[in-house]
Amino acid sequence: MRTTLKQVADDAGLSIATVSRALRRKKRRYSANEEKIYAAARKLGYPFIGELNVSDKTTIALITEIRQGEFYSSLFHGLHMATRDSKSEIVFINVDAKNKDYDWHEDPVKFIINLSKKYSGICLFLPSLDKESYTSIKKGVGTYPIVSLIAGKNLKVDTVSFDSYSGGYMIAKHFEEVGYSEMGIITGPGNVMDSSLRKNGFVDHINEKIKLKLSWSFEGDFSTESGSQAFLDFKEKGLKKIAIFGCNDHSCFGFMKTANEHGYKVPDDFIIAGFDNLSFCESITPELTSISTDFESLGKQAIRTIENMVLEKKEIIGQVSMIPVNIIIRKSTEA
Amino acid sequence: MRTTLKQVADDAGLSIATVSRALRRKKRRYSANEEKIYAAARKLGYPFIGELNVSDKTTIALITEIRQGEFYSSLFHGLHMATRDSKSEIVFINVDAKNKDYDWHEDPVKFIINLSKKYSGICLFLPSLDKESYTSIKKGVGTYPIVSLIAGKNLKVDTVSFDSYSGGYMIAKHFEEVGYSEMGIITGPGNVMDSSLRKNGFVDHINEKIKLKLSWSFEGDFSTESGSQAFLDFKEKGLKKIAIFGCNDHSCFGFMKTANEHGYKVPDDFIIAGFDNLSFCESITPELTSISTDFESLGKQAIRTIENMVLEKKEIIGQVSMIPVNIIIRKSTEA
DNA sequence: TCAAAAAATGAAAAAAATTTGCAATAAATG
DNA sequence: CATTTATTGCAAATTTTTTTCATTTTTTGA
Repeated sequence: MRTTLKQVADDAGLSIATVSRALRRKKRRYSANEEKIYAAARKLGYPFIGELNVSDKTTIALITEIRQGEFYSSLFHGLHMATRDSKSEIVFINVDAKNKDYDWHEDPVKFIINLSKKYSGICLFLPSLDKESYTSIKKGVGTYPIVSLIAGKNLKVDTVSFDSYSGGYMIAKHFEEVGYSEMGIITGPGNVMDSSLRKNGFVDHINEKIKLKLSWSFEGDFSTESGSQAFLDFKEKGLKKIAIFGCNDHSCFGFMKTANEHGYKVPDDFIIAGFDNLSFCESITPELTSISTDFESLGKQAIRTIENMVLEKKEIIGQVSMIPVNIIIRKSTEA
Repeated sequence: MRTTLKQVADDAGLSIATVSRALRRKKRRYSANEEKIYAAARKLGYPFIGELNVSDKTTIALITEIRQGEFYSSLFHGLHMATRDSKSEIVFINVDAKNKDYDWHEDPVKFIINLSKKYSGICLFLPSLDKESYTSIKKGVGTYPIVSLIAGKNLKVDTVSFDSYSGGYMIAKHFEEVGYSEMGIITGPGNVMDSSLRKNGFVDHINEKIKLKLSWSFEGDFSTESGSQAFLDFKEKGLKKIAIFGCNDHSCFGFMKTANEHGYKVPDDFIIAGFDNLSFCESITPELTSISTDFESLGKQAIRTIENMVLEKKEIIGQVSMIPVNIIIRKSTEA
């Protein structure tokens, strides 16, 4: 079970004594035999000396699947920044949660549960992991500090996520304040909780006020292309002078670009607002009103939650923390 | 030096036997005492069992500083993708290279050298690490496989980077082919090698051809704001009908937006091309011609280089691999 | 509530792993 | 080519880990 010097020595074809000395030396020498020894030690998973970090910082693991897009950089950066004035440090670990035909060693549930040995707490951001897996992880891990950063994945795992519902709500309220009563929405993928929350917040505010009306809705998928398609639908329906909420910035970018190509003008023909406040919001003409999400706050709250769980050790099942979001009003929603 | 069960037992306030049993158990139980034991073990850096990954995959560490922006996601994603059909796997490690008043344990040079024990190879992407540190790392590490992903940081460390020079060259050539002879450039920060390469490629092609002329140059810093400032300078100089190369996409976005606000039209008043091929290039009107960089190719080449170094063990000082880039022609450079 | 069963724990013995002293061998140096 | 220096393996010495066994604590079920 445990990797010993003997195994390493056998693999390297040298004596135990030599291996012991090579591994215990402070300075590496990178000689042929030393390299052999290190290669064998790495292969067999021999625990390395010198690794010992006797810092009093607790280490939290952020477990994600690596994807493209500004979002992931923001998430990593936010969590990294959040550790600056906390007594925790963060480590990023990549997991392939989608790949279902894994062998034992690669089963993400077992893998994640096993990580609880090494780290003081775990942050999960795994959009493609199914609800059952979340339940299994929680079951396997008990009161161990674990937090999901995705809303609505599992009621049993504590969650820290952006208050997307309020974001949608704020957009509708803003539209009302600017003087619009007819509104439209480009939704995100139906199976993503966060997408539904954004939509519901928006729709609920409209329903609360008698004079507001949702006159157009298009089912998008968060992509720029679906934003373009949304515009074509919008044009076909002969709509004008309405306030449109794109459930993420990308769909707004697509919508605005295609609208522009068809000679539509903002704010003459419609006003529009997005969600995520990507850097490009300020580069597009007109600048896009959007909901800004503060990843450092998200990170701080996640870390705080984990630190509390470490201290208190009591099981508070399914606590949900909402990180407030802000509306950044720009020219795309000027009256 | 080495962490023992005795130390962990003392820290946890339990006997060695209990600690041994708790740590060696397959299933975690997350009981109060077990948690105490694991917390102590983590704190003291006791090597964990069950960690042993006897896979024949070699592990390569990508050492970066976490920053914001699409670039970092692309880098992580590219390297992750590159491992798919290789016999290596990649691990992301965060280092604060800028912070100069570190204590021994946090000295990035020593930290990185120490990582050579645990990993089979190291990829460095550390823009804020100075040249001397690169030299120290290389000196400390000898023939150990290490690769920098930043051009021109140090001649002694092998480098894999995008062929930025050719990228700049391709833009100038494209401008010529579209029929422009007067050209302009918004440069990036002067102290960044990659920025100079982009510029030199562009300028060199202009100088090679008698009828081409560089009639405007603006010192930017890769930011959107500097792009806006560039436009104001451009306008003040009364320039029109020239082909502009923004050394990165962001400066183009700023330039185009401000130009648009001042009533300038593309391609009537100028044509423009950028570098990086960010996803927003397709969202802006007109769509921005740009140089696309394939991060998966970069990753594959970096991994291949490291794998070769592992096998051959011979020191090829300062080998530089250039990853070809492509020009993606879009509407911003139509004749 | 209480007795029986099950689980957890520590001391010490046993087993296993690591380090070190020493001699032999190999490599480097002048 | 002799001398010095470094590397290596064997085996003894030391340290660490595991296991056995007795005791205590907790859980379970009547």
